[in-house]
Amino acid sequence: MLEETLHKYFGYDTFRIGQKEVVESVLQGNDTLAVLPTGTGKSLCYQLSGYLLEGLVVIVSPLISLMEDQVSSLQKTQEKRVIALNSLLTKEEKRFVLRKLNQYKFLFASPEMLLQPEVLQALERCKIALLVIDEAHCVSQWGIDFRPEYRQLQRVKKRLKDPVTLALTATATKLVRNDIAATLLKENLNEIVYSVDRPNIALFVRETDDKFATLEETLKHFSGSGIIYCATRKNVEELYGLLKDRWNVGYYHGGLETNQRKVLQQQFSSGQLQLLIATNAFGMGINKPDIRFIIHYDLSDSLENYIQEIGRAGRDGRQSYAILLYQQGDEYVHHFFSQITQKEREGLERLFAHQQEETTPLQEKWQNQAQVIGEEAVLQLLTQNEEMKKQRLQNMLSYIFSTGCRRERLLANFEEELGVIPDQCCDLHGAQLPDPEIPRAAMATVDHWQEILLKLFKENI
DNA sequence: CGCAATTATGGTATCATAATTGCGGTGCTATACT
Repeated sequence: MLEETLHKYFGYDTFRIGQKEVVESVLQGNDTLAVLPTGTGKSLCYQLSGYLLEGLVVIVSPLISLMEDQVSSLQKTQEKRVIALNSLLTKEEKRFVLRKLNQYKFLFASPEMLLQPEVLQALERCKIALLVIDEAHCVSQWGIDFRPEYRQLQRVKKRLKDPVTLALTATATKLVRNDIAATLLKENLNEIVYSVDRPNIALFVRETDDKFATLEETLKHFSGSGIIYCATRKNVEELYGLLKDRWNVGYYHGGLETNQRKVLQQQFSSGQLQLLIATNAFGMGINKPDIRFIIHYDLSDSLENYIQEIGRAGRDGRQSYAILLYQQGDEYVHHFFSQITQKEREGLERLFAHQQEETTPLQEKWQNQAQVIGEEAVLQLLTQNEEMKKQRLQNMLSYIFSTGCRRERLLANFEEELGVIPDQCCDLHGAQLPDPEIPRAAMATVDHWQEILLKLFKENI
């Protein structure tokens, strides 16, 4: 039955892992939380469900670029009733879309957009088939101290008279799943959880007191595409300066212009750039199949983020590698980040106690939330969050210092046990990096991306 | 915490060193400006 619909709309004959289960759960009218491995076609779950339900499918998406990808992928299946409602639209376009909402089948929007009064009003007048939270770990990861609107989605859900809700993600710990459920899902939700393990990614940690030397040594082992993650923009640019003469490399972080980011992503995905040095700004929605290695020049702030970042390797199923370089003290930058939120929280406490007048933008958002759940509750949430962050960093460190199997430690973070130990499991299980490649021919004739950009800009002036 | 940039100090060197300060991740939206 479902297979027929699958064939009709998408041309496939069989479902991939988890898809059918999720669609069935949604069609039965259950709030559903699905943790499906990367690259298994999570979006098909809501697309297919949408076709079998009456009304509009509202998809909450964290990034404009992600919305654009999804819209164009739907358009490729000849679906025209699809729109991304975001700040790229003019006021007139936005008003038009809101007036004609009933003509659409799929609407993509950020939490910020959905919370706008005129958007809520328009949606209220509409039959909602399904509310989808894509990349649902953002509710927990970003919803507290970065994009609080993520938590206020519960207000959106209420205003829409509690439509069936589907939360989708590739990685979530038990704590995060519970948090998502408590924030946005009914009590009798259906949890569909598959393993987060990626057996074709071998895990390595290299402790060193000369990270750059270790990086160069590590890079010798690879000829395919790879990402190098750093914790700060400054480190990204410094490393770029050190590598740019000898590698075909670009860099990416949140300080770059949108256009630049698009060019870089495109160049990396198409293979024009072999290496990309980036902060955690890079990665969500990246579907390049043949990334062979992920090197962490700086550790991540949590195993949740770490597994997301290394999970971008080996989507084609071929052997790939995750190497983390650790130097004593690297974790302090993450302590610093948590201090920022701590100071923001302390400011908010003074504000509530009327000892302070001025507010930061973030504090304003928290104030809004306080009107919904109360001042006490907000402060409690923030304090809890600080504790959680500390614990997450500790878990990251315990992975680095683990003496048993790294995969086992990583999976334990997601309440999973290691079943079959892959051939190339981890450095503690005797895994080896591939043999060093024959030195590459000089890349002197290849322009660096900045030079290419510069030329483009000059041509346009 | 750690590093780099800026400012202060000493005592008279268009300078060397010390002390202080600033900065460090992830994105949405709206609005005014060229």
